[in-house]
Amino acid sequence: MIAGMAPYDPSAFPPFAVTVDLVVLTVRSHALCALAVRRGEPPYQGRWALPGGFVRGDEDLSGAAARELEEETGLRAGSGVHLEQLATYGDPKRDPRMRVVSVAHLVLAPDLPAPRAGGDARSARWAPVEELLRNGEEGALAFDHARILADGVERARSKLEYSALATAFCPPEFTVGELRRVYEAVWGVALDPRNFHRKVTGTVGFLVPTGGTTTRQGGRPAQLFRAGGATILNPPMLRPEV
Amino acid sequence: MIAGMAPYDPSAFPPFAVTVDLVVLTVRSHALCALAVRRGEPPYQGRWALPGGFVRGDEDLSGAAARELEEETGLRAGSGVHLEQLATYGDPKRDPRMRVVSVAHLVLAPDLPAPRAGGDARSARWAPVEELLRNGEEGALAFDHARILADGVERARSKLEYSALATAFCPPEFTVGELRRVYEAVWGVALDPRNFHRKVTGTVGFLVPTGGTTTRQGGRPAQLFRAGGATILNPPMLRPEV
DNA sequence: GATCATAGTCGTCTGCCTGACGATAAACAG
DNA sequence: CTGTTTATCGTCAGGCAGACGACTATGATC
Repeated sequence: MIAGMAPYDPSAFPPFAVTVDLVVLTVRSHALCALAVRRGEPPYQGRWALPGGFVRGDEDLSGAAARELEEETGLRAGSGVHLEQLATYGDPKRDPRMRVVSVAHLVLAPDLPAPRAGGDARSARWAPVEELLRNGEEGALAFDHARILADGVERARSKLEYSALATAFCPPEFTVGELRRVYEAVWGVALDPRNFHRKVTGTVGFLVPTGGTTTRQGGRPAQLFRAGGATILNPPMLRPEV
Repeated sequence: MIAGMAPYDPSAFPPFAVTVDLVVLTVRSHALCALAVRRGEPPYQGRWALPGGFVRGDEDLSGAAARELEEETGLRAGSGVHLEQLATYGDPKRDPRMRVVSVAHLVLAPDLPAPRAGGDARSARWAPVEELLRNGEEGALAFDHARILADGVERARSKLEYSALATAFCPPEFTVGELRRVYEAVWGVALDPRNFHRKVTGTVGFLVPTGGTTTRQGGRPAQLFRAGGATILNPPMLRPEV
């Protein structure tokens, strides 16, 4: 607050609560999965929801998202984990208790050990997004979180096309085959291994060979790569028609 | 509010003001322009800013954006005018008076007569985005609006590549040349008229011929088109390298 | 009216990228 | 040793984009 400057008249605007919700995506055993937490209190008590929480008075939005992410998963945004703002949801009736505006964020993370439950006694799990979005009624996500999750998944799908973000789903070192399985899981399609290999190794800045090789899936050992500096792919990866 | 359900404890979270800000873009005389309004009160009194205002207690975010748009310009979202959510800005210090979270929206509109000033005595104008973003110091936009405008412009630029939104910058009926000048103004490049014509007329669903012809620029009369039903372009328009 | 300038529209050609798919390489399981 | 699995290299045809020539139809100028 700047001295000598009149603050807003508090009666001139309605008060809002502002939260962040997280769509945390990863690829586990060939399926795109999202992090869900079980709600411990009403409304929607006992139902699954996206992790999230209130934005504090002194933190910015991405800071709040990073804090929630670490509280819920132990993940730290930045090193290999991608965090970006997704969209903001502010329907007056989205929370039955009061007016809440939620700034949803999208997190892409490598497959990691079990999630850890948050500070309160809620449990958390990775669930295939297909399952979370399919459920009607009982199994459905709380609030408008199904919509938020769907938007996040769609964002992730399109971002794989023209950005190098698929590497955020991979460990620091990975093979071309592992990267291909990321694309296949997120897009839900099968890709030709030979064309995929030609494409990703031919795109400058996408992959950097580390020199090592490994055999993680049986078969011939594969070269190991790290993510290159490129963030946008030109030309883009092409998602096969449905 | 649902009867019998306890409301949030108001002391459990900090109160926020939520606003919408608008990045209204149009193409005027070969330049990408944005709508700017002059601030009538502190802070930043007398400086140019993006139009916007508080979200009311009973309206959703896109409703608030549509209302502000109509108040400031008389434009109604929907018929030819495109409105979409852009991003949300919530740095704790972005407004010196109090904690304000702003949900920015992007509007693409055809070139229209002079903007009309809002309800209060502020004046409004269309200004080339290059000018609004170039200015340091005195001519710069208020708050973090230069950042918001830059994000909106970047969104518009990339959306022209893979969506049919360029038609939102055109009147209901337009020629291929006018559409090309939209791309040239937004991207800041020159495009080959022959290849452009082949590309846009060959993309199914992008353009629908109306049968009429017109001469608006001198030279041979051009066919008139309306926007087709397509919303995404596949394959996309390619922005030439810089 | 002839000529020029301006815009629009249609073709051609060449290079590059993609999708389909054959072939080889290097591991493991039996 | 043989079959299976995965990785990697090559080949080939079709399609699209960029470069650019050619022709058409208007208004402007002399």
